[in-house]
Amino acid sequence: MANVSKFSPVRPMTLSCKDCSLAELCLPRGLNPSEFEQFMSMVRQRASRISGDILYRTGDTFRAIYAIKTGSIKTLVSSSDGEEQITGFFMPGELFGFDGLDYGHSCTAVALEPTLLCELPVASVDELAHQIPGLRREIFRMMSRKLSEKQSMLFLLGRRKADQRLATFLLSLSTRMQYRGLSGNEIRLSMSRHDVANYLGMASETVSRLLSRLSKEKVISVNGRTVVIENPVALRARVEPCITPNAVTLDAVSTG
Amino acid sequence: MANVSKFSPVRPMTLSCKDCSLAELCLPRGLNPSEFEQFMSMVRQRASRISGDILYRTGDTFRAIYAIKTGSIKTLVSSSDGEEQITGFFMPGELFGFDGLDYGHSCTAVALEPTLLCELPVASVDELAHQIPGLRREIFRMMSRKLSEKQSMLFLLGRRKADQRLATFLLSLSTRMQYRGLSGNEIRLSMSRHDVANYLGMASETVSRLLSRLSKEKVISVNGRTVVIENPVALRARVEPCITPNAVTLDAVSTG
DNA sequence: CGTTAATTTGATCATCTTCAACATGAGTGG
DNA sequence: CCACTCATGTTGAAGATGATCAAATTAACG
Repeated sequence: MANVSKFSPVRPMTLSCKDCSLAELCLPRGLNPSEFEQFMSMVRQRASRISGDILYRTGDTFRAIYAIKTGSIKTLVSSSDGEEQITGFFMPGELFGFDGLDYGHSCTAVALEPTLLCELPVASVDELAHQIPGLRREIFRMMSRKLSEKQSMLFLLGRRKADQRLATFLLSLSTRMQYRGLSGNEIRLSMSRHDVANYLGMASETVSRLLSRLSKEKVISVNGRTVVIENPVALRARVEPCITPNAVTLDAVSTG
Repeated sequence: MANVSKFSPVRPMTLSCKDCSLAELCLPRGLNPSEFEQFMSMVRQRASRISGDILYRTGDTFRAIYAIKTGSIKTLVSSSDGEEQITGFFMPGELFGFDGLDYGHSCTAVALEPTLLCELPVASVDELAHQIPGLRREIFRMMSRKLSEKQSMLFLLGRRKADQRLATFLLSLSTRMQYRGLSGNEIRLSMSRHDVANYLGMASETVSRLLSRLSKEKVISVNGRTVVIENPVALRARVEPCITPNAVTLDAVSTG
């Protein structure tokens, strides 16, 4: 067995929703004060102290929806011949676990570093979805968004070359950091090159090479797991090489 | 513009839920008679007479959840440089449209042939999700399942070779036909080779070649868009070539 | 500091794409 | 009904992308 260590409950809670800086990005956004109070009373916390801890496995009964407070998580699906595909990385403020509502979880969730999670237990999901229409809609919206994100990933894996995939990945991480108020230019990767490669459907050697190349071309600078985006425009131009260069040129002309 | 034709409302309904042979696979399964009645009263129908009709486009406001009565639908996402990725094929009894609940649809839905749809309008989704807890849970479950299916597709695109992808695709179609009571051995593809290839992240020439090869090897027989699975065991063996051959061998030995 | 894991880099190889030519087939108008 | 046309599908050959294998380098950690 690779890892039998598990996430443990945290009591008392490290930080309530009321004082959480991520609350605006989280499930209870848009709730009125009394609804928010009700929501808050049902949230629990759970933490892992080390990287590699498993939160749930494929087939496990659905117990809760999770939000990341600090740290990060990867989810992966695996086949009977032992191959694995990482299907998501989750950072602070992001929600996951929605795949478990049908017949238990269809993926495994693993900590990439020491991680603190908030969870809304399944019974509470059901109860609150019934009692608070705004929250029910928010859950629908969130699941819908997850579906859309997966579709974007299908596009990325199905139609894009390796260099475009990596550029898209870096920009996605950057955007998500900006979304929670950070600059997004300096990215600390919490996952290995192997994980990045797996997520993007390529070999880890390819990730290494592409990072080196982007680095040589002054688009990014790489220092271990820290990536700095030196030239965001150039990086974005990698994503859609067929049209973006023109757009950039035109832009440069019109503003020049 | 490729196609401006649209799906049109069908009134009176061709067939009510009460008499629909697919009702057991559909959203209202598990509802009690009065709930079923309430559900049924809110369902509308919509039809396209030709292939290529567009039901909704990326960015369109979410108007309804759809179920296929007859015919088939593909959904696709596209990028600003005109590339497209098909993200799903839907057959009779299957539900789709759940990607639209966040900020409108994130994909485009196109008829692959003359198609009759049932739809549950957005207002009804909200109302019924509130009034019928069983239906709310069913919608949650269905969205969760969609998420799981997308994860399986990510695995397929990220970790599998072209021949494994195609074999998986054929088996998936077969399984889905069996699910609605058909034998599943004779598959009428409603989509072009190009669409199959796009869905599986490869070139249409590759699909042609792989079908020819499987045909030459007597695993399937191909006649235009009709594919007959001649040797299901062999086809399944293609999906996980690393381990399945052994399992098959052992099986043959033990039953021999 | 030694030991192991992670990463980088180089060289070769397989898979699959692309380009091109040809075949098939459905639909159309003569 | 048949020739024609356009869309779709098949097959071959060449080339590109990225995987795999192997070795060297760096980083992480007790």
